[in-house]
Amino acid sequence: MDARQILKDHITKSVELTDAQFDGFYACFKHESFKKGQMLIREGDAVTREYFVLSGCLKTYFLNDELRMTILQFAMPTWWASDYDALYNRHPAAVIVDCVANAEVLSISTDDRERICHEIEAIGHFFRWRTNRGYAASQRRLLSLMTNDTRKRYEDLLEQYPTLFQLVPKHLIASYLGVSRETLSRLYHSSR
Amino acid sequence: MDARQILKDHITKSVELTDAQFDGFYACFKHESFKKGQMLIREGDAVTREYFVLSGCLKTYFLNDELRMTILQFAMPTWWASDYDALYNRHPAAVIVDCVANAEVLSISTDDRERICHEIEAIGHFFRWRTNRGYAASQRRLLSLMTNDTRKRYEDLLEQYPTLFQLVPKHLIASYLGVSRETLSRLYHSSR
DNA sequence: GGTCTTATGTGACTTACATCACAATTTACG
DNA sequence: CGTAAATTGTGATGTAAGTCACATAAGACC
Repeated sequence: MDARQILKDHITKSVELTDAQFDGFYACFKHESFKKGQMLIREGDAVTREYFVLSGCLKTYFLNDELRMTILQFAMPTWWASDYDALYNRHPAAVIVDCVANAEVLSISTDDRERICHEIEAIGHFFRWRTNRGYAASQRRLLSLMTNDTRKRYEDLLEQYPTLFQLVPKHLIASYLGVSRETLSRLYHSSR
Repeated sequence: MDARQILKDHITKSVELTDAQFDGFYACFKHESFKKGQMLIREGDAVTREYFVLSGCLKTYFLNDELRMTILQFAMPTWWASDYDALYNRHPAAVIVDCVANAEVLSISTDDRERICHEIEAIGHFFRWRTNRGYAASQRRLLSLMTNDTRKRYEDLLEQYPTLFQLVPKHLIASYLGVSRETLSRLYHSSR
């Protein structure tokens, strides 16, 4: 399945567009390929684009003063990624986005996004819908982090994204869950 | 300052509207008053509205199986509140929204919001802008929760929202920070 | 296919915070 | 203004998870 079709399937889940409207939308995107380990966003970068994943997997992470990694999110196919704080508030990137595996992405700039939203209201609706869902997901994750113990959060992640455990090394999953790799190892083996 | 002017000041921070456009937008809202302790959203409710705070303070919280409270957010004047997961994903409320102090709010339904966004593109832009910022704030909070220790998170909150510490009992702030009220008390007294 | 790098597992020890119980202080209400 | 309720403070104790160090296994690369 090609890039255009993947995006079309994704967007038509929530809005109806004519072919001409979709063509106009698709024309805003740049198609890019990255190798495992390559960075799409470096700390300190001006962030003007967000990325829709076609294949592979990205991770968005923060490095603290001791260079300890904390993963904010993964992005599998049909997920979006950027440093959203930097993107929306127009300041330099504080997090890093790179490839856990070779990836192909479509990227769009904020200016193009706002222009096309202005021209085609259904695209505006799509982006409100998508950001609303992202916000709700983020709130659920916050809640889970504050109310569930380590084992529960691990089990919930395993149940909700089993493929993540195949795509991604466990020490990265530990970092996403906010636990040490030793703790994740212990949870993993006591649940089998 | 009256309700209409507060909302107008709020929205014109990010978009320009004609008076007629703003009138159309303002007409979508219902003006409501609540007493301290009153609930705007109960667990299990169908959620169809979100609330813009004019005065007072709200809290959004979750009760676990042991009826332990975890506060997801506060809402002071010019902040918005709802159960966003339930609102956007159309399922019953899993969290509760009530008043920490007597409050006046403007509320708008999702249907009215989407209709007015469709009619006036600038309103669509406003809501994308607002949800984008909310999403970025939520990501920052997630990051802080996972990378900073308890003292740092407490000190950051005190610096960023000093008035919250005047408006809200400390045991509620502890619940928002995800620590026990004893731990917050200890941090509070060792930082003076 | 061998070697180097990365990932994972495990045991021992440390620690930040929760919990519990009780006391003191502050706030709210009649 | 007095009393009851709510909030906050404090000491002692327990525990889940982190850290450290080392070993083993798996994966990547030449």
